[in-house]
Amino acid sequence: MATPNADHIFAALADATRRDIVLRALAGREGVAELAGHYPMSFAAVQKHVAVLERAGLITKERSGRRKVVLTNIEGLNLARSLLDQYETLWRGRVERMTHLIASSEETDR
Amino acid sequence: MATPNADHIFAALADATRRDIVLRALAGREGVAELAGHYPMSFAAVQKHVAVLERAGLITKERSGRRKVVLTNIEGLNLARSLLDQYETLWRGRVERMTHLIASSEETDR
DNA sequence: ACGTGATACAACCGTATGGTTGTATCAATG
DNA sequence: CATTGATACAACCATACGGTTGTATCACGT
Repeated sequence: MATPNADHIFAALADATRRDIVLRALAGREGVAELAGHYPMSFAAVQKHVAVLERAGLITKERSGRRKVVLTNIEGLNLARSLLDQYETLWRGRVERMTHLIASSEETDR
Repeated sequence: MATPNADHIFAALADATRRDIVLRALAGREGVAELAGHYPMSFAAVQKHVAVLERAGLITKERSGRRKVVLTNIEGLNLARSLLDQYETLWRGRVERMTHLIASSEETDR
Protein backbone atom coordinates (compact mmCIF):
# COMPACT_ATOMS: atom_id res chain seq x y z
CA MET A 1 0.00 0.00 0.00
CA ALA A 2 3.08 2.23 -0.30
CA THR A 3 3.30 5.00 2.32
CA PRO A 4 -0.11 6.59 2.79
CA ASN A 5 0.61 9.77 4.71
CA ALA A 6 -1.40 12.97 4.97
CA ASP A 7 0.64 14.65 2.25
CA HIS A 8 -0.22 11.97 -0.28
CA ILE A 9 -3.85 11.74 0.76
CA PHE A 10 -4.62 15.45 0.51
CA ALA A 11 -2.60 15.81 -2.68
CA ALA A 12 -4.57 12.94 -4.20
CA LEU A 13 -7.85 14.62 -3.23
CA ALA A 14 -6.78 17.95 -4.75
CA ASP A 15 -8.01 16.98 -8.20
CA ALA A 16 -11.63 16.87 -9.34
CA THR A 17 -11.10 13.84 -11.57
CA ARG A 18 -9.54 11.87 -8.75
CA ARG A 19 -12.29 12.85 -6.30
CA ASP A 20 -14.82 11.64 -8.83
CA ILE A 21 -12.96 8.35 -9.21
CA VAL A 22 -13.05 7.91 -5.42
CA LEU A 23 -16.80 8.53 -5.56
CA ARG A 24 -17.42 6.02 -8.34
CA ALA A 25 -15.09 3.49 -6.72
CA LEU A 26 -17.32 3.51 -3.65
CA ALA A 27 -19.64 1.32 -5.69
CA GLY A 28 -16.66 -0.86 -6.59
CA ARG A 29 -18.04 -1.99 -9.92
CA GLU A 30 -15.85 -0.39 -12.56
CA GLY A 31 -12.44 -1.29 -13.93
CA VAL A 32 -9.91 1.27 -15.09
CA ALA A 33 -11.27 1.21 -18.65
CA GLU A 34 -14.85 1.88 -17.55
CA LEU A 35 -13.67 4.73 -15.34
CA ALA A 36 -11.65 6.18 -18.21
CA GLY A 37 -14.85 6.30 -20.27
CA HIS A 38 -16.26 8.99 -17.99
CA TYR A 39 -13.51 11.57 -18.48
CA PRO A 40 -12.33 13.65 -21.42
CA MET A 41 -8.76 12.38 -21.33
CA SER A 42 -6.73 9.39 -22.41
CA PHE A 43 -6.88 5.99 -20.79
CA ALA A 44 -3.27 6.40 -19.65
CA ALA A 45 -4.08 9.70 -17.93
CA VAL A 46 -6.90 8.09 -15.94
CA GLN A 47 -4.62 5.20 -15.13
CA LYS A 48 -2.12 7.66 -13.69
CA HIS A 49 -4.85 9.22 -11.54
CA VAL A 50 -5.77 5.77 -10.29
CA ALA A 51 -2.10 5.11 -9.50
CA VAL A 52 -1.90 8.35 -7.49
CA LEU A 53 -4.98 7.34 -5.50
CA GLU A 54 -3.55 3.89 -4.93
CA ARG A 55 -0.23 5.29 -3.73
CA ALA A 56 -2.17 7.50 -1.30
CA GLY A 57 -4.01 4.45 0.03
CA LEU A 58 -7.41 5.82 -1.04
CA ILE A 59 -8.25 2.97 -3.40
CA THR A 60 -7.22 -0.59 -4.09
CA LYS A 61 -7.52 -2.73 -7.20
CA GLU A 62 -8.93 -6.21 -7.20
CA ARG A 63 -8.48 -8.56 -10.10
CA SER A 64 -11.76 -9.76 -11.60
CA GLY A 65 -11.17 -11.85 -14.70
CA ARG A 66 -9.13 -9.77 -17.09
CA ARG A 67 -10.19 -6.50 -15.50
CA LYS A 68 -9.06 -4.87 -12.29
CA VAL A 69 -11.94 -3.44 -10.33
CA VAL A 70 -11.20 -0.19 -8.50
CA LEU A 71 -12.42 0.01 -4.91
CA THR A 72 -12.38 2.95 -2.52
CA ASN A 73 -10.55 2.31 0.74
CA ILE A 74 -12.60 4.04 3.42
CA GLU A 75 -9.72 3.80 5.91
CA GLY A 76 -7.68 6.25 3.86
CA LEU A 77 -10.52 8.73 3.73
CA ASN A 78 -11.03 8.38 7.45
CA LEU A 79 -7.42 9.33 8.07
CA ALA A 80 -8.03 12.65 6.32
CA ARG A 81 -11.32 13.11 8.17
CA SER A 82 -9.74 12.50 11.54
CA LEU A 83 -7.11 15.13 10.81
CA LEU A 84 -9.74 17.71 9.92
CA ASP A 85 -11.75 16.68 12.97
CA GLN A 86 -8.68 17.37 15.06
CA TYR A 87 -8.57 20.93 13.74
CA GLU A 88 -12.26 21.29 14.48
CA THR A 89 -11.76 20.08 18.05
CA LEU A 90 -8.91 22.48 18.64
CA TRP A 91 -11.02 25.25 17.15
CA ARG A 92 -13.84 24.53 19.57
CA GLY A 93 -11.32 24.56 22.42
CA ARG A 94 -10.16 27.95 21.24
CA VAL A 95 -13.69 29.30 21.11
CA GLU A 96 -14.38 27.98 24.57
CA ARG A 97 -11.23 29.56 25.90
CA MET A 98 -12.28 32.86 24.31
CA THR A 99 -15.70 32.52 25.87
CA HIS A 100 -14.10 31.99 29.26
CA LEU A 101 -11.91 35.02 28.76
CA ILE A 102 -14.91 37.13 27.85
CA ALA A 103 -16.87 35.75 30.79
CA SER A 104 -14.09 36.41 33.28
CA SER A 105 -13.43 39.90 31.91
CA GLU A 106 -17.13 40.61 32.19
CA GLU A 107 -16.92 39.53 35.81
CA THR A 108 -13.99 41.79 36.55
CA ASP A 109 -15.63 44.57 34.55
CA ARG A 110 -18.72 44.89 36.62
CA MET B 1 -11.00 35.63 -0.61
CA ALA B 2 -10.23 34.52 -4.17
CA THR B 3 -11.95 31.30 -5.27
CA PRO B 4 -11.84 28.75 -2.46
CA ASN B 5 -12.81 25.49 -4.14
CA ALA B 6 -12.08 21.92 -3.12
CA ASP B 7 -9.05 21.72 -5.42
CA HIS B 8 -7.38 24.67 -3.71
CA ILE B 9 -8.32 23.53 -0.22
CA PHE B 10 -6.99 20.00 -0.53
CA ALA B 11 -3.90 21.16 -2.40
CA ALA B 12 -3.21 23.64 0.40
CA LEU B 13 -3.55 20.89 3.00
CA ALA B 14 -1.17 18.59 1.11
CA ASP B 15 1.91 20.10 2.75
CA ALA B 16 3.07 19.49 6.30
CA THR B 17 4.33 23.04 6.78
CA ARG B 18 1.00 24.48 5.70
CA ARG B 19 -0.97 22.11 7.92
CA ASP B 20 1.19 23.20 10.82
CA ILE B 21 0.54 26.85 10.00
CA VAL B 22 -3.20 26.15 10.01
CA LEU B 23 -2.78 24.53 13.42
CA ARG B 24 -0.82 27.44 14.88
CA ALA B 25 -3.17 29.96 13.30
CA LEU B 26 -6.03 28.42 15.24
CA ALA B 27 -4.63 30.32 18.20
CA GLY B 28 -4.52 33.43 16.04
CA ARG B 29 -1.60 35.02 17.87
CA GLU B 30 1.31 34.95 15.45
CA GLY B 31 2.25 37.13 12.51
CA VAL B 32 4.04 35.88 9.43
CA ALA B 33 7.46 36.55 10.92
CA GLU B 34 6.71 34.58 14.11
CA LEU B 35 5.38 31.69 12.04
CA ALA B 36 8.48 31.77 9.84
CA GLY B 37 10.60 31.32 12.97
CA HIS B 38 9.24 27.79 13.43
CA TYR B 39 10.36 26.38 10.09
CA PRO B 40 13.75 25.68 8.53
CA MET B 41 13.19 27.86 5.48
CA SER B 42 13.28 31.50 4.47
CA PHE B 43 10.75 34.09 5.51
CA ALA B 44 9.67 34.44 1.87
CA ALA B 45 9.00 30.70 1.60
CA VAL B 46 6.72 30.77 4.64
CA GLN B 47 5.04 33.85 3.24
CA LYS B 48 4.28 31.90 0.07
CA HIS B 49 2.77 29.08 2.11
CA VAL B 50 0.60 31.60 3.91
CA ALA B 51 -0.46 33.03 0.54
CA VAL B 52 -1.46 29.56 -0.67
CA LEU B 53 -3.55 29.01 2.46
CA GLU B 54 -5.14 32.43 2.04
CA ARG B 55 -5.98 31.73 -1.61
CA ALA B 56 -7.63 28.48 -0.50
CA GLY B 57 -9.71 30.37 2.05
CA LEU B 58 -8.19 28.44 4.97
CA ILE B 59 -6.73 31.47 6.72
CA THR B 60 -7.12 35.21 6.79
CA LYS B 61 -4.76 37.97 7.85
CA GLU B 62 -5.71 40.74 10.20
CA ARG B 63 -3.64 43.84 10.60
CA SER B 64 -2.47 44.44 14.17
CA GLY B 65 -0.08 47.36 14.39
CA ARG B 66 2.72 46.76 11.98
CA ARG B 67 2.17 43.02 11.97
CA LYS B 68 -0.45 40.94 10.23
CA VAL B 69 -1.83 38.23 12.47
CA VAL B 70 -2.66 34.95 10.72
CA LEU B 71 -6.01 33.40 11.63
CA THR B 72 -7.44 30.05 10.61
CA ASN B 73 -10.81 30.22 8.88
CA ILE B 74 -12.81 27.29 10.18
CA GLU B 75 -15.34 27.62 7.35
CA GLY B 76 -12.76 26.55 4.80
CA LEU B 77 -11.82 23.49 6.83
CA ASN B 78 -15.48 22.63 7.21
CA LEU B 79 -15.90 22.60 3.45
CA ALA B 80 -13.26 19.89 3.20
CA ARG B 81 -14.78 18.01 6.11
CA SER B 82 -18.25 18.06 4.59
CA LEU B 83 -16.88 16.60 1.37
CA LEU B 84 -15.22 13.74 3.20
CA ASP B 85 -18.36 13.24 5.27
CA GLN B 86 -20.26 12.90 2.02
CA TYR B 87 -17.99 10.04 0.97
CA GLU B 88 -18.48 8.46 4.36
CA THR B 89 -22.27 8.69 4.02
CA LEU B 90 -22.21 7.15 0.58
CA TRP B 91 -19.95 4.43 1.90
CA ARG B 92 -22.39 3.57 4.65
CA GLY B 93 -25.17 3.48 2.06
CA ARG B 94 -23.10 1.06 0.04
CA VAL B 95 -22.55 -1.19 3.02
CA GLU B 96 -26.27 -1.16 3.82
CA ARG B 97 -27.10 -2.05 0.24
CA MET B 98 -24.64 -4.92 0.42
CA THR B 99 -26.21 -6.07 3.67
CA HIS B 100 -29.62 -6.03 2.00
CA LEU B 101 -28.28 -7.98 -0.93
CA ILE B 102 -26.82 -10.57 1.37
CA ALA B 103 -30.03 -10.72 3.38
CA SER B 104 -32.23 -11.13 0.31
CA SER B 105 -29.92 -13.71 -1.23
CA GLU B 106 -30.03 -15.62 2.02
CA GLU B 107 -33.81 -15.57 1.78
CA THR B 108 -33.83 -16.88 -1.76
CA ASP B 109 -31.13 -19.36 -0.82
CA ARG B 110 -33.12 -21.19 1.77
C1' DA C 1 -0.55 -21.32 -29.14
C1' DC C 2 -2.73 -16.92 -31.03
C1' DG C 3 -5.21 -12.97 -31.03
C1' DT C 4 -7.49 -9.67 -28.34
C1' DG C 5 -9.11 -7.02 -24.42
C1' DA C 6 -7.48 -4.70 -20.20
C1' DT C 7 -3.92 -2.89 -17.72
C1' DA C 8 0.78 -1.13 -17.00
C1' DC C 9 4.77 1.51 -17.92
C1' DA C 10 8.27 4.67 -20.24
C1' DA C 11 9.52 8.84 -22.65
C1' DC C 12 8.39 13.22 -23.53
C1' DC C 13 6.32 18.13 -23.12
C1' DG C 14 4.37 22.32 -20.94
C1' DT C 15 3.15 24.29 -16.74
C1' DA C 16 2.83 24.55 -11.68
C1' DT C 17 5.15 24.25 -7.24
C1' DG C 18 8.56 24.99 -3.50
C1' DG C 19 12.47 26.93 -2.58
C1' DT C 20 16.04 30.80 -3.03
C1' DT C 21 17.69 36.04 -3.09
C1' DG C 22 16.76 40.75 -3.85
C1' DT C 23 13.88 44.81 -3.90
C1' DA C 24 9.67 47.48 -2.69
C1' DT C 25 5.85 48.88 0.23
C1' DC C 26 3.81 50.22 4.53
C1' DA C 27 3.30 51.40 9.46
C1' DA C 28 5.15 52.76 13.92
C1' DT C 29 8.83 55.40 16.32
C1' DG C 30 12.73 58.66 17.26
C1' DC D 1 10.77 62.81 7.83
C1' DA D 2 14.22 59.27 8.22
C1' DT D 3 14.82 54.84 10.15
C1' DT D 4 13.49 50.43 11.28
C1' DG D 5 10.40 46.34 11.60
C1' DA D 6 7.07 43.53 9.16
C1' DT D 7 5.10 42.21 5.07
C1' DA D 8 4.79 41.78 0.03
C1' DC D 9 6.32 40.81 -4.50
C1' DA D 10 9.38 39.68 -8.61
C1' DA D 11 12.85 36.88 -10.85
C1' DC D 12 14.98 32.79 -11.01
C1' DC D 13 16.03 27.60 -10.51
C1' DA D 14 15.09 22.62 -9.83
C1' DT D 15 11.79 19.32 -9.50
C1' DA D 16 7.00 17.49 -9.62
C1' DC D 17 2.60 17.12 -12.04
C1' DG D 18 -0.93 16.37 -15.63
C1' DG D 19 -1.35 15.33 -19.95
C1' DT D 20 0.09 12.98 -24.43
C1' DT D 21 1.67 8.75 -27.53
C1' DG D 22 3.84 4.39 -27.92
C1' DT D 23 5.16 -0.12 -26.32
C1' DA D 24 4.91 -4.11 -23.10
C1' DT D 25 2.62 -7.29 -20.07
C1' DC D 26 -0.98 -10.36 -18.72
C1' DA D 27 -5.33 -13.07 -18.78
C1' DC D 28 -9.06 -14.95 -21.27
C1' DG D 29 -11.53 -17.17 -25.51
C1' DT D 30 -11.06 -19.81 -29.70
